[in-house]
Amino acid sequence: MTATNGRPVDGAARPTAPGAARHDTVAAVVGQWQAVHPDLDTGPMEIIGRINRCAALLQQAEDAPLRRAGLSRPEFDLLGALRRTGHELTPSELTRETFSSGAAVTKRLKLLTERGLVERRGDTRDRRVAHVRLTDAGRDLVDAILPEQLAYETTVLAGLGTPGQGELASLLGELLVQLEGRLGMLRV
Amino acid sequence: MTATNGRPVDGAARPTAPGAARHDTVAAVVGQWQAVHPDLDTGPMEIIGRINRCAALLQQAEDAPLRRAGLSRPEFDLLGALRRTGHELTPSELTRETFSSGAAVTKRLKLLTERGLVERRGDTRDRRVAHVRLTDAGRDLVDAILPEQLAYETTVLAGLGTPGQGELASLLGELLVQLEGRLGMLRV
DNA sequence: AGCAGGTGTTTTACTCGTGAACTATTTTCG
DNA sequence: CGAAAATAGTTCACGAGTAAAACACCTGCT
Repeated sequence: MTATNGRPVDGAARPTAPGAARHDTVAAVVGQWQAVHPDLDTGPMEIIGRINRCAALLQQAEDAPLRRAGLSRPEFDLLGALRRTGHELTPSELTRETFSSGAAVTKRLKLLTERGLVERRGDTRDRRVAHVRLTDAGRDLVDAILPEQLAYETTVLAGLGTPGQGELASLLGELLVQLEGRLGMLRV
Repeated sequence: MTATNGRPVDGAARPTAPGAARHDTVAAVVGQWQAVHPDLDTGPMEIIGRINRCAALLQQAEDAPLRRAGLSRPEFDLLGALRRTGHELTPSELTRETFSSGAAVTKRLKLLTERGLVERRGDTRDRRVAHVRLTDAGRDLVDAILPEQLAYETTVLAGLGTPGQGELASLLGELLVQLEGRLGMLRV
């Protein structure tokens, strides 16, 4: 999380937007920063701080259905990648699909293999590469968890209303295109 | 990112368009899910998946200015909490401010104290509690890093345009209010 | 052929965060 | 008063992720 994280202790947090009647924790934090550094443009915090905070809260909440199945989120992401692509993937493809390091994928595969959720076979031509696929049990598990997760997510987002959800998805999509396009290039 | 990622972002609830102009990675993932499970409503993925992915990318990018100063993000969050509140905080207040565990705060305080960025003193009345404050060096460090971070964030968000940024901040604020309000109560 | 260099995957050594004890103090109240 | 419960903070053992080195294999060049 960014510096925009955290709950104000007692500060006189002034909402940044005039219409912001009830403020979330980020608004309060931004208010504190503004009081200390009135010269700084804290605009970006309102977006980035909120994204980080939402991600943290969602992660915690979303973990619940997964934990019932004894899976961590990264494990589920790995299984999900195999399920949604519909075919075998190599470990390196899995690192790309799940945005995690090779070492992490190796470890996860080891555990998931022991649990009988995935299987591996070696490539016949290139003996360096492995191919990983879901077992029937793995596939069933993913198919059982996914609807639960979506249902929960739906209830969490319900408060936004359908049009708000569409707008939000669209704006986040734009931002993501920017981030994915530029971020690699930008030497900060 | 979640395994559940979205629909095309057009705001319309329709399955992934083959010719969709610019995809972010989330749109692609959601498209794959829809192909496998056409019956599921993948709408929530488009929001939650993107939030998670944006958070991951931003975190990586934002770490850069911090690392130059030899700080991790959680360390900076701790210092930032002290800076923006403007007064001393106890370790337990810091756990609340930074949303991290007590053990983590203890460790961070130890390191930051050794580096001369924070100081502690015991409470005179209740000898269980400690009070932590920034040293001058700590204050200067925060004040030096914060503008860099905001500047970088501004450039990252520039692609959205000012009105888009306002909308996004506002929608995320609404979502955050929902999450912070309900999530604690919801036993998933 | 043979070897330099590239690629796919695993191993190693390490960092960091967490939950669950544990210590030390204060509060509650019979 | 004094024992039990509550609270603040730290310590411990562990799990999980990472970067970098190691390993195994392949490819291209001469």
